[in-house]
Amino acid sequence: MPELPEVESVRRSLEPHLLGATIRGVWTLRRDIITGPPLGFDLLYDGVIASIERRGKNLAIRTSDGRAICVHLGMSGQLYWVPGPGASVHGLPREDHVHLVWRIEPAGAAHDDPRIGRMVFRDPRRFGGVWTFRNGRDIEEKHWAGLGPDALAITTEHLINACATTKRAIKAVLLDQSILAGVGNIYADEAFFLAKVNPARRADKLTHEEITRLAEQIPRVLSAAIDAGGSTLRDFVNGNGDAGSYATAHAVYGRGGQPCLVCGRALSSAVLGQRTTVWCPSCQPRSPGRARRSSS
DNA sequence: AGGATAGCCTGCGGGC
DNA sequence: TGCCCGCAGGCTATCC
Repeated sequence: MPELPEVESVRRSLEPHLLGATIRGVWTLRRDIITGPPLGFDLLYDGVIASIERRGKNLAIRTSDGRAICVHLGMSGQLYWVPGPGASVHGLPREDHVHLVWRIEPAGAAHDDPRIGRMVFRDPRRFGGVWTFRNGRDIEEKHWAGLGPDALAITTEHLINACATTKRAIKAVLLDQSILAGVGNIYADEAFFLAKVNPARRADKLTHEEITRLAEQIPRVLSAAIDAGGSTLRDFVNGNGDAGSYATAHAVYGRGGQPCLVCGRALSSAVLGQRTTVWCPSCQPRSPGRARRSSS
C-alpha cells in the first residue's frame, strides 16, 4: 500500500534524525528480507549517514564512505524512528515482525543524549525488503536501472511515447514501474478520476488530450497526498509513527458502488491490470469527449 | 517478446 | 465464539 506519497512521508520524517548521525549498532532479526551481503558492514554499521533519497517507492540511505542500502516497504512495510537509547527489539512499541534495527547517534552525542534513537524496519507481510550495496552507485546503475522516471517528474511527452507502443490498458501502464516509478493502485485510480480518463482504455488509443490530463493530474494528486502525509487505510505510519490523512480525500479508491462525488451515479468496480479498479462510468466514459450511459 | 497470470505473506472482515 | 474463506497488494518468476 505504501506508494510514492507514503514513502516520501517516511523519507521526510526520518531525514532529520538521520543526516550526519552515525550508525552504532545493527541487529538483523530476519535475514531473508535482505538481498545482497548481509553483514553489519553491509547494513551501514559505523557509517555516517549522508542522505536518504527516494525514487518511486524506493528509499536509499547512503553513508559518507560510499556504502548504501535500498529499502522497499512492499505493502505492509514500515520504517520508523524510536527515540531514546536501546538495543535490538528491547522496549519497542511493537516487537512482532520487526526484521532490522539500527542504533543511531548524532555527532558528538553523550551516552544519554535524547537525540539518540533506533530506526526500525518492520514488515508483517514481507513483500518489502532491504538491499545492500558496498558500492552505493550500484543502486542507480543496477538496482534502479529498470525504473522509469519518478512520477512526480512525469512529462506529457514521456507518457505519450510510453502509451504509443503498447496495447495494454492504461491502468496497467500507470502501474508499470519501468514506465513510471511511484504510482500504485490507489493513486492510479484517483488520477484517472481527476483526469476523466477511463482506466480500461487501451493506452495506444488514448487521445493526446487525455494523456495530457493524466500527466497533469498524476503529480497533482501525489503532491496533495504528500501534503496530507499520505493515505492511511489500515496501518501506514510515517517515520515518526503518525498516520496520513489523505484517505479522507479519496474520490474513488475503496468507494465502489457508492455515489460519484461529482455526478452522484454509482461508481463501478472491476479487476483491471490484476487490481481492483474503481471509476465513475459517467465522468470517465469509455469514449473520450462525450459522457454517455454504459453498463457497469 | 509483449502481455497475462501465479505466487509470495499476514491480517482482517464477513459469513456461517 | 470460532473457524474458514476471500481479499488486499508490489513485485518477480513463469507461462502463453
